[in-house]
Amino acid sequence: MELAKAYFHKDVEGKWYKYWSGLGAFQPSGSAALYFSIVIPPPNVTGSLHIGHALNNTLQDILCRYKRMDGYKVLWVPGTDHAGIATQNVVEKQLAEEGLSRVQLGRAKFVERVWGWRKQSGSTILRQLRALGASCDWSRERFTMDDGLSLAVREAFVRLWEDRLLYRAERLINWCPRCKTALADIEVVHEEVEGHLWHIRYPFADSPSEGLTVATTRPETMLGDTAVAVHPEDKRYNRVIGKRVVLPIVGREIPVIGDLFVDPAFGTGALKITPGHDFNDFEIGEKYGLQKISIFDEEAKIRPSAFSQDGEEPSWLKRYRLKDRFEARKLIVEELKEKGLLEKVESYRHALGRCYRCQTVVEPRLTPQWFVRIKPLAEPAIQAVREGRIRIIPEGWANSYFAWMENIKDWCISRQIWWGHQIPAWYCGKCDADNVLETGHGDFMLGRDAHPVVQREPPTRCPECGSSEFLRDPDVLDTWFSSALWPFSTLGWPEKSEDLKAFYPTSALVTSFDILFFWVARMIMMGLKFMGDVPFRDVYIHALVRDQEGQKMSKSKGNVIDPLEVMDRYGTDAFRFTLASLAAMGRDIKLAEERIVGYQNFVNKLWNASRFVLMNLGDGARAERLSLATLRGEKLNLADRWILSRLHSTISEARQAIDSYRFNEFAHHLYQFTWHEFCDWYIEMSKLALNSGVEDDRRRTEQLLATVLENILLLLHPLMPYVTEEIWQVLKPGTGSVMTRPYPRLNADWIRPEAEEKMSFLTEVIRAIRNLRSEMNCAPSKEVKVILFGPEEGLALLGSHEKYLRALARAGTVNYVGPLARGWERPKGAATAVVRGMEVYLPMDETVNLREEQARLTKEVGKVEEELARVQKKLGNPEFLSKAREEVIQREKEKSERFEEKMRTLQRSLQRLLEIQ
RNA sequence: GGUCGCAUAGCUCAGUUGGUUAGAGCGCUCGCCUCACAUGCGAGAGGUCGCAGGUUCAAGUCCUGCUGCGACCA
Repeated sequence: MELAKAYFHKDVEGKWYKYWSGLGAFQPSGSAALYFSIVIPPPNVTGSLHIGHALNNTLQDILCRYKRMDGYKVLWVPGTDHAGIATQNVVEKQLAEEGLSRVQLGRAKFVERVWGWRKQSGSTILRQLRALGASCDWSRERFTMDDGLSLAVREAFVRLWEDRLLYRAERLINWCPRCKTALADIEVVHEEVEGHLWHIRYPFADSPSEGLTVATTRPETMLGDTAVAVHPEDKRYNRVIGKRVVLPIVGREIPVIGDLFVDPAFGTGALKITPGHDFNDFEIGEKYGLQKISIFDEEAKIRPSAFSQDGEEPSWLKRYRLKDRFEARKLIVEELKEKGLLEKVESYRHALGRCYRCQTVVEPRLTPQWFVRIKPLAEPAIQAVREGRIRIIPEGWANSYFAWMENIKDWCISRQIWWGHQIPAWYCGKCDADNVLETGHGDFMLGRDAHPVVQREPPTRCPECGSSEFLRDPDVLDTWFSSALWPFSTLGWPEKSEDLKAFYPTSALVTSFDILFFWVARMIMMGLKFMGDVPFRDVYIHALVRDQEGQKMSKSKGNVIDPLEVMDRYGTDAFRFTLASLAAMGRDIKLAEERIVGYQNFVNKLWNASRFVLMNLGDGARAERLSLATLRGEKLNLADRWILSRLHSTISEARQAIDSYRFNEFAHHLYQFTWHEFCDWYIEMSKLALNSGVEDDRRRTEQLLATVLENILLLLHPLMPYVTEEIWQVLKPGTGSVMTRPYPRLNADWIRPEAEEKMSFLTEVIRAIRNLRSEMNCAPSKEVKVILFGPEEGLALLGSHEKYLRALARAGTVNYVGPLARGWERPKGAATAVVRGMEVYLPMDETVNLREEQARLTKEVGKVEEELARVQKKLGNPEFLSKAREEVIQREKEKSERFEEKMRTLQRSLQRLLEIQ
């Protein structure tokens, strides 16, 4: 059977994925004692495959396929994340198109609707992973909201509660007014913006003609001010500490306090304190027992009840009630202007926090929330990395990990949304009746003093009053809470499952640095807490994929490369190979489409090399079981010994690379060997043996071609699963899938330095001749006469391989002149090169331009001169001679001799050229 | 503001512990449809390794400072 003239990926890929799947090759099998497991970083169920996923999963697949072939029992667990806020947003948007809101629908119906959505389109991304060739065990696919994982979440929550690592408290938290929920600190993205600094005058209560001027970036929050602070040693202000100022507009009297926190150099040196809406101010508020006023509602609109007294609203409020915070800002500034209290407005750059999901500016807001007491969990997690029980690769990221973990703050895990794991806490309908508060949007919340009952199953009877009426906490958990359990919840925890025993701790986690804190750190903490062991041994952190200008890819910039389109156009194998070869450690990946084209060519090259081999494979060779073992008894020629030596060096280098996560080197070694050693040299040389008419030579060469190709396919399979399988099935029919074959192992017996040395001399001479031909504009079809002058040993080697000089350098007659030849003179007017002491002459006829050769030689002489000078300078340095290692000195001496000799030869040739002109 | 990283050919990047003439891919130039492949073959040009010091017999590689860029944290 023969292959088509070019490789068409479209005819191939789907077929083999089905084939592997049908074989059950993605499931762990065999009785090997070695286990290798990876859990996928679960993509959002709402997501579709982007280039980052493609990279992430390609690398995982390379590892899994490699380990599987290498005899490990491999498990790669796939699945998705329920992505609370993101998913809720998607479904709410759909509802909005129908003119509905989730509140109209009600919680139960809404959640049902989300499940419906998930069933219908929730696994898009997993289908796309299949196209990428991902060899996940789909029979173990998990979802963070499925029954097993929900059970794990409840179990984890209850145990944390029982161990007093959970608490519920009213704190200032980051609130997204669009998502209407609390966010964890790291879910807020800080961004520098051009803003203003407003200088506002707060008159003294006792002498309104005087006052303090505060500077703020958020004038609207003044409605909630409960103090003004100055630095106690600030001479401008320390006399007024203890006095009271009147809050403009509101008319409330508030104290002036002195605190070291204030930076006298910033703004006016007087700081307005709004404990209800600023984290720093909150701290100061706590310290001085200041009132904390929550001036905004859950949509960040001015909340009238914050200012009402006995149900009555003050008259100033009319202008502001239910105004959005940015609208309120304008109005406040206007009113201050009217009152003559706005003294100055300056431009000012400052940081603004936005919701990482919807970009809305977050509002610090005082609300009761659930928190994980994180320090006790963080400490062992820091230790695990310090002690090397977990390796972070590249190591540099460990620093970030430590820095974050050592300054970690309690983790706010409650979210005021409906899609997610509802918190397993209940409140007595009677005892806590007063703590049930309306949110004003068809929902309710529990006040800060409510008494939660936390347990695995709903309670039946209140221990206080005996009531059987209970309300469940309406909040759901941060999605990352369930993701944190992923490495063991997916394997069956809290049950003591077989999978858990076999595959935990997992071998490696492959991810990008942007979720190092969100996810990796939390998995380590939870793994140690609940499993008593690390969740993974290695964390391999790969780069972010950017566009060719180094910009982050985003839809709005229009610079996204869609992996599916790329795979369609260039083939999955070319794409995967590209990603792997760009995945150098510790660097971002700038991806340009041209790169993929280059590797598509490589796929085609492999394809055509295979065609060549298959076309030449006689029935005999094909029937024979091809393996290195059968070659042992054969008389191998130089090229044979060389290619086997190179093959085994490549096996060794490739393995070292992949074993240390150097994917780019892995790809590079295999590319280099396949194209520039096997194709460029071995195949070309094999043609002579194949056509020699000597049956033994032909048969042996066929075997070698087939064997080396077989190894190339095996070596490349983790990178390029499809094309390797397609070729394998033709080359080795009836042997099953390439993905189930053992990965090539180094056999040091085949490494032959002698053959590599000779071969490199031979190819260098061939290249030298080609070079001279090309420089002299000698037509490729024209044979040239070659004269070789040099040591006998070199001449003998070249002489016995003259057929290669003829075929690969188009040499016609070749004359060999030994050092003892009498009466021989170097040719006048010949193109000259020197290869390791072997002088190569191409006598020139009238067609050759003497001047060109003269120019070329002059340049060459210049180069050698430079090098020679450098080496001689070194050798002339007594310190070098006394301090450098002996082998280094020896090397320099040899180099010096070589250059000198080369120099003499080239100069002599140059001289002769001049003579005949 | 704090911390970390990066700077090597026109472009994108390798360069593991200091030691042959610093490499690759793409692009470029020249010549070839040579019976596996023009998605190819052969040859070539192109680098004071960001700048300035220092350590060393020896620095792209180690140290310090500077400049520029980036990321993370605040």
